[in-house]
Amino acid sequence: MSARSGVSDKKAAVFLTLRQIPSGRVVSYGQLARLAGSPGAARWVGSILRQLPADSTLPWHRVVNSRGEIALPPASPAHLEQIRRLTREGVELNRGKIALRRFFWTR
DNA sequence: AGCGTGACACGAC
DNA sequence: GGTCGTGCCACGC
Repeated sequence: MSARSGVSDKKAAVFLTLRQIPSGRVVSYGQLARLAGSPGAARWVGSILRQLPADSTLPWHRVVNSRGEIALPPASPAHLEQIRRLTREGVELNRGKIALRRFFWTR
């Protein structure tokens, strides 16, 4: 926990990292976990995104699974919203998948 | 201090 | 290219 925020440092790192993902690109849960300093914690990343407040300014919609699929329950409001946001950024889904070249890579 | 849990990852078949 | 099993990490009870 960081003393004042009440948010763990690891979680804060995930938020900071996610905020740096540019529009038009996506990251997998595993990538995000690794980039944020918690390699292997992909599932955990999903759990914290799930708890994001509805008014969050974080680009949560840029996070998909390693196969380029939206992980949220199909046809759920959030799922549709994610597709809407991605589409608005020029990211399209073909048969439910986002092209691998859309992933954000560091190097 | 355990134990179950999950918007995952990945290798086998 | 599906489906299934196993591994993993941080979190909450």
